[in-house]
Formats: sequence, C-alpha cells, structure tokens
Amino acid sequence: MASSASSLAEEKGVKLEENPEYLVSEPPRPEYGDLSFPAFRIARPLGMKSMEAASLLAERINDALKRLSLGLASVMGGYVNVRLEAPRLASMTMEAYRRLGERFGEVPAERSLRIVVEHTSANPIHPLHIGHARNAVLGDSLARLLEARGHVVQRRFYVDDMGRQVAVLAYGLRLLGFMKPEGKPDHWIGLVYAITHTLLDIRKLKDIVDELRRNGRDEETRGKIRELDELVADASELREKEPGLFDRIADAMAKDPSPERNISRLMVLYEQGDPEVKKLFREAVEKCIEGFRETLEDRMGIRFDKWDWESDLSWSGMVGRIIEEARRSPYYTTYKGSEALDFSEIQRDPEIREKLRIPSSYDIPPLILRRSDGTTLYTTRDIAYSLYKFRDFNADKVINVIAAEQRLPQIQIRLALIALGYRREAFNLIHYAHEMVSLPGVRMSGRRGRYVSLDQLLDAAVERARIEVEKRARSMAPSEADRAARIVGVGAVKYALLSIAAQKPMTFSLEEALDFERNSAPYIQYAHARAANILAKAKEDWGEGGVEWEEASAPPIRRRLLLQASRTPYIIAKAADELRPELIVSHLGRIADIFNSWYPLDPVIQEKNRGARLYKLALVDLTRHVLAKGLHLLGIEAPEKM
RNA sequence: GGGCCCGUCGCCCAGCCAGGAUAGGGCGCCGGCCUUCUAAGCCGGUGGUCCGGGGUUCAAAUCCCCGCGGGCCCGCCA
Repeated sequence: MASSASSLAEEKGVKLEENPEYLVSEPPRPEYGDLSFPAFRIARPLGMKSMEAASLLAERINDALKRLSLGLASVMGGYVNVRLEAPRLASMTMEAYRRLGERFGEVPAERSLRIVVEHTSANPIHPLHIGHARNAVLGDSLARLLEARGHVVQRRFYVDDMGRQVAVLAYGLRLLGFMKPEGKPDHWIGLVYAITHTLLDIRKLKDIVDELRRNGRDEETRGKIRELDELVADASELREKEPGLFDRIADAMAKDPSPERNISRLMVLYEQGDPEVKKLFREAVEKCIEGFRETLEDRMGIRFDKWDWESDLSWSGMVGRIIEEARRSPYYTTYKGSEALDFSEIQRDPEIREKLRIPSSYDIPPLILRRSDGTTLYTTRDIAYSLYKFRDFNADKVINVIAAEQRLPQIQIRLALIALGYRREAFNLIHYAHEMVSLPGVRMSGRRGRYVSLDQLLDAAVERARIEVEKRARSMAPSEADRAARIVGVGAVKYALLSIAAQKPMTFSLEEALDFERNSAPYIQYAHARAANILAKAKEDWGEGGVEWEEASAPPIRRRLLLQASRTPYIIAKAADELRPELIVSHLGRIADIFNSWYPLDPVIQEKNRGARLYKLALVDLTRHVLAKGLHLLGIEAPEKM
C-alpha cells in the first residue's frame, strides 16, 4: 500500500512529506479489512479530492495485489481498505519461514552499519541495583535488535575507575588493611564503600558542627546536629551488618588527621599510575566487576564484548591529547579559573542545535576540562572515550544507554566533539536516555549502603517462579525445573523493565513483576511452551507437503493469528530502526493473546482432516517461532516446558 | 530562575513523533469454564471529563500556546 502511494506521488512529481509506510494501520473493525490507508492524507499534496485519491490509489493497490493474488482493496470513506487472501498469505509466509528457519523475522537493513552499544557501565563501588538493570536490559535488547537488522554490533561496558567514589573505596580498603571479600565480591565491596563514605560524611559534618559552635551559630548548629543524627543512625545500621569490618575502618580513620587530603592524593597518584596505588585500585575494582559479571552474564545472560577501563584511556595519553586539542581549538577558554571549552558560539548554529536536540532557549554552560590539582574530570575523559569507541570499532554509530539525568553532560560531550572538529562523531553519537527506576517505599542510597540489589530481586523472582513451577512440575526432572524457574523468574524481571517505554520514570513493584499472569514474560513464555508442546506431540512435519492452505481463511481467530504473526518481520525492523524494544513487547502480547484464544477452540492434533491438521501445525510452528524470536530479542529465554 | 521528561478507566500501561472511522490492554471487581494438545490458560461483564484552559484544523488523546501536578538536570561529582 505504501509503495503504491509512493509511486503514485512520484508519478505526479510530488514529494510526500511523510513516509506513507507510517500511515498504514489496522482498521477499527475487522469487517473493514485487514489493513487500511487514509487516502485523504495524501490527497492534498497530490492535488486531488480525497475520494478521487482513494479510488485511484485503490486501483493501484489492487493491481499490485492481483499480481501476487494476495488480496483485494476497496474504498470506504476516504480510506482504502485491503482484505488479504489468507491462503496466499499463509503459503507465502510459511514458505519464507521454511526457507529462513530460525532467522525468519529478521530483515537486513539496506546498509549494514557498525554500531557500538555502550550500556550498564555502573560505578564499580557497589552491587548493581534495579536502575542498572533497566539500563542493562534496554542496552542488551537494543543490541539484539540491531543485530537482527543485520548491523554489526559491539557491546561495551565502561569501567569508571577514576572517579572520586572509587578513591573513597580504595581509601577504605587501605584503612581496612586487607581485601578478602566474604560472599559475593561486589556486595562486600559495596559494604566497605558505604561504611567508608558514611564515616567520612560524619567526620566532615562533625567538623562543621564544631566550627559553627565556636562561632556561636546555635540555630545552624542544631540543624546540622539533626543531620548528624541521621548519619549516625545510618552508620549504626551498617555496623550491625558487619561489626568487625565497620570497627576496623572506623578505628583506622580516627587515627587519620586528614582523610579528605588522603583521598585526593590517592586520586592524583592513581591518575599518575603510581604502582602501589594502581594495584590497590585495580584489585578493588576487579573484585566489584567480578560480581557484576556474575549477575549480568551468569544470571541474566547479558554479555559484553569489551570492558573499557577509564584509567587505561587516561594512561594511554588519549585524555591528554584531547586536552591538547582543546587548547588549540578556538573555543578554548578559562572558566572559573580552570581550563574549559566555551560553547556559546557553537550552540548558536541552528543545524547543531537541531541535530543535538538542544532546546532553543537553553544555554549550555562551558565545560571544565581539568580540576585545579590537574586531574581530569569525568566528562573530559568521556570525550576521549567517545572518540575511542568510534575508532576502536571503526563504528558508524555509537549508542550510549545512559540515564536521562545525564542529558546535559551528554550534550556537552557532543558539543566538545564538534569544537574539536569531530562533527561526524558528534552527530552519530546517540544518547539513548532512560528514566529512573524506584522501588516503592525504599529510599535508595549507595553511599549509605541502602539499596535492594539486583541479585536480591532476581533471587526473589526465581524463588517465586520455582514455587509456581513446582505446582505444575508433572514430569519435570529437578534440573529441568531449576532451569525453568530461572528462565521464568529472570524473564519476568526483564519483561517488567522493558514493557514500560524508556522515557517514563517507573516504580518497580516486585509484587507486580512476580504476578505471572497476562502481560508478563511468563504469559508469553507459557504460550510458547504450549505451542512447543503441541509440536512435540504431533509427530508430523508440515514442511513435507500436504498442507491445505485454504484452511487459513477461517475461522476468523485462526486467520487473525496468521495475520498478526506474519507482521513480525515488519515489527522487528521498526523496533530496531526506532530503537524501541517495547514494540516487540506489545507485538508478543498480541500474538500470545490470539494464540491462547485460538488453540483451545480449534484442536490441532485431534483434527481429522490431514491437510487442515498440517496447516494448523504450520501455524503453531510459526507462532512458536515468532514468540521465541521476539523473546530472544528482548533477551528473554523461551522454555519448551514450564 | 532556566531546561528536559511524564500526566489516558479505582491501580499499571499502549496509542501521541508521522492528527482521521465507536480511545485499546493488563490488574482489580462480578459471573462462568479443568474426563479432550499444560487453568502461568479461556469466555462474558464492570469501568475513561485522554490533567485544566485556550488555539490551529473539515477533524485533536495526538500539533501550538498558557497554566497545574509529579520526576530529573543546571558542580573543579559521576
């Protein structure tokens, strides 16, 4: 339909403003047909009345459909509606499925691109929590979608080991005098970090209180004392968790006349590559990453091709070279006494504003490149890293999956790239922003050790799934039940995170994620398992011929399942091109709904007529495949049994 | 003070970018369905001033403007 509209426009020498493909939709009532096109939308640019455009377009579409004997177009109001010839659609779709096998649904893009997807990149100072999970699951799904579209994708994790937070952790570990994680290493690291950070804050606040008191500022003193009380409460909670660890760090810190100075010194020494400090930092961060990998790779099946250490980038001289380039740039300036890049001129360019999506009346502040002690800042290092991602993979496009709160620094990075003459990179660096995840009633804080870790959530989900699996575990071997529980539990968490569009803030309710009914991963997985089960019991292969394609026409629900399943390649392409995994989520939901309504009404194996039975088997097989494919693109496994 | 995102049945969400034919799902609630390919399922019912107000248009949940409510950002943190 879309191509008929395009060619019509082309002949009239008119360029349509919008892609006609976007105008194709499903009519509101099934009697109207299977697809519809609002002809009035293209009537005006073509210089026609809407009815005129509709009948002309219907004629074109009919010609095209006739060539394939695929259906019939009719005019209704200003719409052209098409009713597809189900048997023909069935044989074409199944033929493609048989030819492509497991690849059915993937449509290669016109041009295969090299794309880097950087995601998760959590600070290596505490375990992953639900917010990181949203990032990880989105990033992983985007990567899978892009691959399905024929792009060459590289997944990278940025290990941010040069921030102040890691220095705080390293300082704490040095006070502790050893590094022997008990239990999962990232959890242990998280505890050390929280204890150290909280003790540091208490120390700082105490100093402030003393100072205020000396100056007789009673009002302010009382306020600060209240803050202090809260901190002490947090500290005692931490102490309860691990008294030995806590006291050791506390005692050692009490002997240090200036913890802050020592932390800053650690940062400087690490950036300089001091061997002893380097060993300390690296060991600490490696422990944490080890824990991350256990969660991401072993438990969630989210893998990375590269783990990029921020410090490596810095030591290699890349960050230094960026600063050199900045100094030579005409936008180099001094801001608040520090070296900086000034964007006031660049951001006046309307093309740049539009391409980087900078709001029209928004003034991007200058970007400071270095602290006064000479150490670099995160954003500066990220400029180097952005370029590195393009170069190292020879990438056409780099997608950063990063929380929306980092919008400003992400814009600054792209402006900086332009300032340094890297326009192509700036325009092909995409900030895929997602909003935060909160847990109801939980005030999370990594610095205070107050968080629900992703591991805990996954444990709860898998545990819940195990109970459900055991309820119906019929003929399942224990190892099989284990596997099913893991697939269902982890799948449910992933689905919950993917089913809400990324730009919406979400409250993650474990309760709801563990409701394994409709609109959940288990619901889709269940439909898949049922389909797989029918196929397993069938002992017949529809692919060897004898399928009666006429069976595709009726009953309506059977026909609808075919129609929906056959849209899959289009949906996958769209979801990949628009970076919208949630389109896959809703497509799977629709297919599972139709399949679940269909199969109890229209038994497959008991069907007496062989040709009909084989067609139904083909339809079950297609459905099974399409569900598995979609789940896979979301990073969710599809069990054969559950 | 400036900017970004969000606001749709009691609750959670889709639809909005690319305006059109009675605004869709799920949860909840009410009532049915396990001798027939797994009831994590199916069938029926209940429920909406699309945050408010203007404007553009033959036509607005969708586009524009002004408000209101919630989240986030504006650091020599990351």
